[in-house]
Amino acid sequence: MSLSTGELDLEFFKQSGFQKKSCVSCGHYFWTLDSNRKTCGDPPCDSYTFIGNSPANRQYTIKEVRSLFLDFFKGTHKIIGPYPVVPRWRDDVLLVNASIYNFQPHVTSGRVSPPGNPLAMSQPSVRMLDTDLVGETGRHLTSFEMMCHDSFNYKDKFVYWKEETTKYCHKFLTEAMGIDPKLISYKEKPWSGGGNGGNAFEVLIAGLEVATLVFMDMVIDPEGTVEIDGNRYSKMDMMIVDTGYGLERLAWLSNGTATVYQAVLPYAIDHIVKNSSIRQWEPESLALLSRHSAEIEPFDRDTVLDRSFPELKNKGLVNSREELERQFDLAKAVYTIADHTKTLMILFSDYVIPSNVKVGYLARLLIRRALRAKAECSYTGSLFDLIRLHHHHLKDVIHNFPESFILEALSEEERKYSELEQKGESLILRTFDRKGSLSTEDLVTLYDSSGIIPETAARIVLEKRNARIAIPGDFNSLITLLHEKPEAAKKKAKNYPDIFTRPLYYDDTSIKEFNALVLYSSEKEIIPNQTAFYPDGGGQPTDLGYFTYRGKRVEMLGASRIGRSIVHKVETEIPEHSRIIGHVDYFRRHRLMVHHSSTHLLLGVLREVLGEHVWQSGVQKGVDRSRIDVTHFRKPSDSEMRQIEKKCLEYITQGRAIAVRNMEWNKAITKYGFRLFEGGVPEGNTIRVVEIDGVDAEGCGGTHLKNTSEIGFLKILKVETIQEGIQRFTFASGEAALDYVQEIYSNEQFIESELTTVPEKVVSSVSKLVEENLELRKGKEKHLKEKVEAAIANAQPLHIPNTESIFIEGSFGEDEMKGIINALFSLKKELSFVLSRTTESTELRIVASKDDAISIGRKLAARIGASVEGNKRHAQLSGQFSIDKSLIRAILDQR
RNA sequence: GGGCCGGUAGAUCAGCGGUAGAUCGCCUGCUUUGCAAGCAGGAGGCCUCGGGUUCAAAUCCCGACCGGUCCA
Repeated sequence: MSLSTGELDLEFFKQSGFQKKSCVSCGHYFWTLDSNRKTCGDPPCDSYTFIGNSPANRQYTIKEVRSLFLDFFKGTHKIIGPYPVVPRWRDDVLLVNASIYNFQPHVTSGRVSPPGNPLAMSQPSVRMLDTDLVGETGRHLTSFEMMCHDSFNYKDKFVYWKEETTKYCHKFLTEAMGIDPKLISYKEKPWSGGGNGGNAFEVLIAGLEVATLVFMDMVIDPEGTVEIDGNRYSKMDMMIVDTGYGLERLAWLSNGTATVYQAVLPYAIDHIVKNSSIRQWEPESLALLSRHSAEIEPFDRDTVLDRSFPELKNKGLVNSREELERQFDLAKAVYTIADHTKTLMILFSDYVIPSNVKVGYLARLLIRRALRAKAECSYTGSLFDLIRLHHHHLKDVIHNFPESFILEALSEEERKYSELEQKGESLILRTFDRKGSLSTEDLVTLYDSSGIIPETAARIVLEKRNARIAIPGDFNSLITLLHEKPEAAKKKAKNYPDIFTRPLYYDDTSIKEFNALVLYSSEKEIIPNQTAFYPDGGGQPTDLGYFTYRGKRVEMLGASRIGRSIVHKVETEIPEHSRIIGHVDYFRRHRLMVHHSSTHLLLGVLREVLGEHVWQSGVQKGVDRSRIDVTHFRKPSDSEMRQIEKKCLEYITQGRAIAVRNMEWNKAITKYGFRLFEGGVPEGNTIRVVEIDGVDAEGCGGTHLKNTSEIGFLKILKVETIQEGIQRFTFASGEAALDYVQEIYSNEQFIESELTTVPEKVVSSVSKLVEENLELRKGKEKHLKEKVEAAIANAQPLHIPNTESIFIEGSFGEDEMKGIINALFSLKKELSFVLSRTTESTELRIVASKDDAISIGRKLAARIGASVEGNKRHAQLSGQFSIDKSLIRAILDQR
């Protein structure tokens, strides 16, 4: 089944006089009011005709486009505020890439109701896929706002579908923006993404795609009958309208400027140009480049420049191809800084810490690219100035501006980057000097291992060594090739029946015993109708304990949640339909509860002491100790550590209430924000919120204490950086903390008695001991060296003809012998013998630089009855034998 | 999450199986002393840690830890 067989033949089109046509260039169907139109309107089938010729009723800034759109939908749709750009509610993507990401997968799967239906919003989005095209094509941005009006249709609740959606779109474009209806074409093009798919229109005006209208009614399914982009899909129960209007595209269209940058970032461009050494700034010449770049797919810089050059020269805008290239590079640098700092502002508002992994890496990439571009166009201001400027222009949609966090993140990154530059230069020169040039392989290694881009390597070699380095044209694909690898096969999960197990631990965390009925049993795994055993989840390990079944005790080895059921591993089989009694190991459970509540407390305190950028990134509770990983630049200082522990104690002694309540998803988010998801994302429409009064609130399915006073005491045992920008705190609380202190105390007592000292002097005694140890070791080394030198000095000549040979005799220890042999090797004597007689054994070593040690060794061994091993350069004879200088000489003389 | 590179004197690095090196910095003396410096001598190393191979490991192999970097 194909997707476009009349499914998009809308009544709206028929009534409004649209014609369905097939594009003469790409073959896709499209709808238009212009009877003369033959192409779909999408580049490269068409080119930009709006540059210098705006089709809109006036020029709009991005702020104006946003209010125009939201005001247009205000009466009919619920207006939703923007979501964070870092999607904490899902773990399959790093950044929000489109407005629909806000609702995947919880809303699109039907599990959670949408925050409004229908709804409209403008969602800041970040796309890093074509980062290197920013500033080149005139249309690429790393961040943009996607405006949408979405509806969610359920089996029992219909909102609106294709007809209304298209009508809304057409009305907005023609009435609100005043676009001539004849200029608009609707191109049929199926869409897929995030596991869903459906029919879609691309909305095109004057060569520019300004929106996509997606009618999502399919879900990915290997057995499905519909194919989109190589995957199979089948119909799903929900029908979702997902629209995406490019805010920046609409602003650009209405301004008709040469590039999107002039329409969207004029304030930033002005600022950069004013604060740099750029004298001449002629955006007009860029209009042509921009138009050509739309026609060339995929984009190729040289082709665009070649095609544009003759016309630009005729108009007197450039004199030479080289000048054009210089202008182009300069413009690119300016646009790059303007664009990247905007995206950084958005990322920083969500507390992204630049680092070497995940989303942090994307932030670092943007900072480094911006710093490079800054040097290229000699912009003298700071990145921070620009970031603040962006916020000033975007505060309607990006509310948070954590100034001190941004300053710290930037200064840290600038420091690291300049360090990299310095080290990079010396590494480049060392590599060059050693090899005499830099091969493609060297360039790849320099980039991959040290982050040095080939252009930098070439520049430095040219500057400092006056040599030219060739950069291969396919450098980027070489890097891509380096990282290609086959996908790992997914594990197949065991299938369990869909049985509901009622969790009793939520009703009352103090239940230690309960009755249950076994509903399923297989391979020492049972699913009961209800349980008080807490299963693995949210970093809290499973409860343990035992069941009694027919009066016998059966150990419970671990519980885990599978869908709606809780599967218990048991030591021996318990048949289905059995009545059992569960007994929870409450000692273990209580310690886990203490640690779980402590984790929430500590997280709240860390945020308070270190800053709002602290987010939980991982957690593992335990019986004796627990750990929590959080985002933070560096290891906290000693004084910060003390402050953290003190603050925890303060909240413990204050006896803060720990409340648990279930809240509807959207209400909970509105009240607490996305912080709720720090510990993971719940599956249903309700969120179980655990709140420590005035300290912390998290969505959490764990078992908790009722009051912080029950924690008693919390001690941090260790902090380590497990990854750049992520600190791991290991701590113990309650009884486990006491265990820890007691252990330290007994260790301390042991040390005192070993050192025969008193508590006040332990530290100084240890330092003294270490110092003494160092001196003893040095003395030993010196002594050994002297002995070796003495032995060598006492060497006697052997007087074997035609061979420079020596003989050393003594009683040498293992280390001494080793030293002597090494010395002989570096002296490069032709032939040396070392005879060592100790009370335990007799040993003869032969070291040869010219002769063959092992064959001499064999000859000697045969005569005196010793065992021999070794090689050409070194041989050793051992065993019970007697030999002396004259015997060696006598044997060797016979050669 | 995966790949690659690295960890040697206070700093930057060389050495890559045979008794630990250079440059800068530091200390002492001399010379010139306006400064920069010059000359002579000296101190400073658990060669990240733990296993293995070897007569012998900073060096080769395996593993940990730490740092850097690229990709998703």
